[in-house]
Parts: sequence; structure tokens; C-alpha cells
Amino acid sequence: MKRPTIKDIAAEAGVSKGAVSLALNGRSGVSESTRARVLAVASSLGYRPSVTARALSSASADAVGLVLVRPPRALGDEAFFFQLIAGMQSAMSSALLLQVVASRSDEIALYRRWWAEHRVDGVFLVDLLVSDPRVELMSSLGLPAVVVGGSGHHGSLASVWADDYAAMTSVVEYLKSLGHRRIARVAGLPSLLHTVRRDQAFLASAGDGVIVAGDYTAESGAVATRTLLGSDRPPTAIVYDNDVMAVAGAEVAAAAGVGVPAQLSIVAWDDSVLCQHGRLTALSRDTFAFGARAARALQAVVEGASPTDVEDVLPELVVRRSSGVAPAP
Amino acid sequence: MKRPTIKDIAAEAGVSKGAVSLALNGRSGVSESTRARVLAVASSLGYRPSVTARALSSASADAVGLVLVRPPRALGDEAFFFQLIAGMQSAMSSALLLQVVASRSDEIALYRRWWAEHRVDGVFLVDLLVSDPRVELMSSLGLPAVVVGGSGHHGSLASVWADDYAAMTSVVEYLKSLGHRRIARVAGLPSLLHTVRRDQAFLASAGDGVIVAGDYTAESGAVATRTLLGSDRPPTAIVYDNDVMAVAGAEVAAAAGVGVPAQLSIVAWDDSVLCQHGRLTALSRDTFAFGARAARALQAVVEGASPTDVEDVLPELVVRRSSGVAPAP
DNA sequence: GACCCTAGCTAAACCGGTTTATCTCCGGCT
DNA sequence: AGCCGGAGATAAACCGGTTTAGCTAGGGTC
Repeated sequence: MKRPTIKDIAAEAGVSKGAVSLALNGRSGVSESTRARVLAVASSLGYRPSVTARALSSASADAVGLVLVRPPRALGDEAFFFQLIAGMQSAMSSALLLQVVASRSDEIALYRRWWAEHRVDGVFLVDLLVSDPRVELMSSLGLPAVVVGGSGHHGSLASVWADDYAAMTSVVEYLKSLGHRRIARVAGLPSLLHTVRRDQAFLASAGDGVIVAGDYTAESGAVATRTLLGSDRPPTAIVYDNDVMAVAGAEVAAAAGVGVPAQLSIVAWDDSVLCQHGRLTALSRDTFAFGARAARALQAVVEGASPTDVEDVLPELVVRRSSGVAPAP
Repeated sequence: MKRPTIKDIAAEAGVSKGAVSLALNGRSGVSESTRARVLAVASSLGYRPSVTARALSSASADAVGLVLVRPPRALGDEAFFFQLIAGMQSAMSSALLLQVVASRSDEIALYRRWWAEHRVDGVFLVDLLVSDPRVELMSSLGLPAVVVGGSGHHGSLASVWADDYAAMTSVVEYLKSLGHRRIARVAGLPSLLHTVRRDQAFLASAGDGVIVAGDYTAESGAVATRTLLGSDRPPTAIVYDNDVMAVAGAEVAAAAGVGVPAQLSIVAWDDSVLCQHGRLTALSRDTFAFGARAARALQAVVEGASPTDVEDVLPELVVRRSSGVAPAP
């Protein structure tokens, strides 16, 4: 089966290639009668323009890219990204090029390559680092980009973000209102910008709060929890940076005979089936809507709009059985 | 910043465009000394061929596609696909075009479009239906495709699959060996090929087994479980078609005062963090490796190999606390 | 020395679009 | 009648590669 090209339409309609192009794209330069004839022929032939050819001359690839840096096998547990991607798609007219790579340097090389190969019109940047080389790269390449989830402003790039600082503050205030005074935090990777932001908010509002670093895996959540519970002044509440670590923490507590929430309150960042099923209090955000918002922002930048920062709604705390009044001292 | 093109290299190296093309692609027609010079210039300029231009001259799009049909918001809960995608990527040199659509007809339209637009070299077909129109479509379009997870042979298409029939049989045999005689199955969507296959295997080995249809959501799992437990001859074991329904079933049982595994054994199809945490016995397959295998198969077909069927290793039953000896009658 | 073959290269066509320069009518104005 | 302007169309250039036809120089053969 051969696909019809613009030349076929031209021959069939008895006009030139150029006229067909003008007619199909709704531009002036052809009469209404000719336009109608061309459109009729095109649809009768089932014509679809080749993105490839179009991209070559007009420089639009009609696709945007997303690179995830993960140890590949760990990816399946992160519902967050899948939801984000689904949300992006819902608001996108172009295609999404997705690639999972193992290292940050691979990621940078890939963005470079996509740019050089003319493969994407723009990219999403996720998991922003504290001082992220990608920000500089994007502006030097002139590749439209949107920073997803990195609070604040980033050079010349557009950004879509939730206020992690305020969210963390609200969680701590919630726990304090329940009487908790010794609150701990099991953080995510220290290299990530949002980790730092949450750290700052946590330390500012939790008084003498303790922070233990984790890496989002169940193991690290378990280890961190054991460390905290085994200390001389164990916390009465722990805030985890994701659902997987929180669930692991809850299990460690149960195994150690520490009652949840009687002796220990647990709060997870990011809600999921895991939290729902484990009855964990969680900070819930609408990741799907967030992705959609990011997609719209990128689309705008690709179309030439000047980059703006969009702040997402504040995440909402969903209280379940894992949090309650602090135990008597 | 402007990207270097083949013309820049030609000018710099003092040869023609054609010679540069031959040199870069390792084809004969240029002397070794010229080739070396061209390669040196190319790398010093940081040259990367434009996929767009290359694809236009009838070569390849250097990308493959995957379309998922889901209600978009439900996607985040399905770890299976994310793992599959990660596995595919690990074995792919080209890019992956991913799109989530809401309906089967959208999916077909999208495959058509991708083909017409010359956007992909081949596609993965997942969630195969009992008599799937996509199989016919692919061969009529001449678009290379690999059927992922649909047992058996499909027209002229390559296929990568696990033996669901044998797997289901092994699960039922396991339960029978524990003394279970009334075994039920909470199935997935009846329109899917693997559902039918598992149904057949289940009925063949479980004697008078009962099948209730679900749709992979927690709600449907709960409803099905309530139905089964409320019948006059309630089963002593239930096999669920995914992890989400199994977990929901376990909760219903707990709420109804039905002991697991004392009075009811539960087995889930497809292992996940959810099963691990809920201590559910699950049929575990290496989805990541499965994805990698599918990617290799597609690559082979794209490169012109004749389509073959690859059978995946049999899933392995991971026994946890949710299954045990059948209660005395 | 005439002839042929081949290695090594160039020029040009081609892929399927978009865009620009050009050309032809035709009507209106003075 | 002569001139101008604009609408409507076409031919051709262009995007960045690949591929084919053709040209040239040098070596081998008889």
C-alpha cells in the first residue's frame, strides 16, 4: 500500500504542488473553488501529510521529549511518572518521545542528540537538580523547555511547579496541632532541588526536626525508619518523601511493636494505591492535572510564547489512619 | 546555535555532499584517506545527521510506537506497563513514541496516522483482542509489528508471549495440592485474548470452577469477591487476574471476617509492590525482560527478518502468606 | 597504442512537503 | 487607449539527507 502524496493530489485536482499546499493549510493565494476541489480530492484519497517532510522544511518535528533518569527496573514502582505522562498526553496534540536512561550524562547527551537530529520541538525537564546543567544547556541550544516540578524560577525557562515549601509547612503544622513535638523527615535524594526545598521548610517549622536521607526505595525507607526508632529520642511522627518509603516505614514500625498511629504518626508525600490500601495519611496532588498543565506550558513555549512560571494548586493532605494525636510524653 | 549539516562538512573537507554521505555511512566509493578526513571534520563539528531528512529519503524513522488504550487517569496504577516500557527501552536503539488514547478506534486511527506520516518504523501491539482488527491492519499497511503478550500465532505478525494456559494450570494445580476443591477466578476484561485463554485453562483444570468478570479496578475486585463469598457454596480459593483486584479482594475478606489464608486463599496474577506489601501469593513474571524481548523482536522485524514467535519463560509462583491449606469441609 | 575496467569522485535527481519569485489575466482608473 | 494593481496560479528553490548516473584518471590486457 502506498501513501498518497501532495503530488498525487496535485495531479488529480489538476493544479500545482504549491497550490495544493496553500489550499490544505488554509492560506490565501488560491480561490475558494480550487480550495474546495483540492480538499475534496485530498479527503477522497485519504491524504495525510508526512510529518517527516513537513519537519524538514518547516522545522517542526511535531513531537516533544521526556527523558527519565532511573535504574530501569525501579521505574515500575513509580506511579507518579506514569500519571504525569498520562496527564501530559491528555493536553498535547503532538507526540511524546519517551526515553529511560541510566545516568545524568546519558540524559544530557540524549537531549543534545534530539536537538541535533531535529527530533523534538521541545522537552520536559523533570527531577531538577540543585544547580542543574540542563537549564543552561537548553538556553544555549535554544531548545524550548519546561521545568516540571522544580519550585521557583530557572533562568530563561518556563516552569510549572507546586509550592513544596508551603506544602511541607502545612504538613508539619498539622502534626504540631496534634501535639507532636519530635517530628522526623525521611527525605529523598539530596541532589534534587525539591528535596532541598522541603528540607528547608521542614527545618524552619519543625523546630529541632531530624532529617534522614533516603532514595525512594522500600529498603532505604526501612533503614531510615529503623535508625530513627532506635535513637535515644525517637520521633512521634515521620514525614516520608514518597509512598514506597512510607509503606516500608509503617511495616518496620509494626514489626518493632510500635503502634501506628498510637505511638508513631506517618505521613507520605504523594498519594497512591499503596497509600490508600495501607491507610496512610498522604499529601495528595493531582498529578494528572499537573502533567496536563506542564504540557500546555510547553506547547505555549514551542509556539513562541515567552516563558512563564505556572504555580500548581497546593497539594491537599488526605488524612487516613496512620496519623493521630501524639502520645503522652 | 546552528546545527552543522552535511553540506558544511562537504565544504570543510573539500569534497561533495555525496562523498560525505558515503564516507559517513561506511559505504564503498570513497578512499580510506578521504573517509578519514570526512570523519575527522564531522566529529570536530559535532555533526549529527538529521533523522528528519534521513527519514524523508525513504530510509527509516528511527522510532517505534506504542499505543495504550486506557481511561487516562487509571494508567498510574498499572505498574505492568511502565515496567514493560522500561524493558523495551533497555533493548532498543531507536526512540519510543508513546501515546495514551481513550478508545480502540482512536488507537486504530493513530496507528494509521503514524504509518501515513512516516513517523514510526514499527509498532508494538498490546492488549490483544480475541479477534483483533489491528492484526489485519498491520499486514495491510505493511507496518512491521510485534504482538506483545497475546498467546499463540497471529496472522503474519511476530509475537512475544508467555504461556498463560500453562501458568493458569500450574496455579490451579498448586491450589488443588493444598486441598482446595472450590476454586474461583476473578477474571479481567472478557474481550481480551489472554482472559479467554486463562478462562479455558481454569475451567479445564479447576473442575467446577466459577468465573466472575472484573475490569482490573479495585472496585470490581471488591464486588466480585463479595459476590463469591456471599454465594451458597463460597470458594476456598480465588485467583485474581491482577494485583489491584487481589488486594481489594483481600480487604473485602478481612472486612467480612473471612480469614486469609485460613478460610480463603488468594493468588494474584502479576507481582508488584502492592502484592509484596500485602503479602499476597502472586504469579510473578519478569516484565522488564519481557519488554526487552519484545523490543528485540520488533527490531528484527523492522530490519526485515521474517516474523517469528518467541515464547517467554513461564511465570513463577511466589508463595506468600495469602495462600495455604484448604479449610476442613 | 587502442581498449576496457575500475576506483574515486562529482553533479544531479529525488524524497514530500513549504515558500518565494514570477507570470498571466482581468478589472478599474485616468 | 494606456497604465496599474491585485488575485490566482505556477515553476522553481529549498530543507538535509540518500542514491544514481556520469565523468576522469590510472592500470592491466592484448
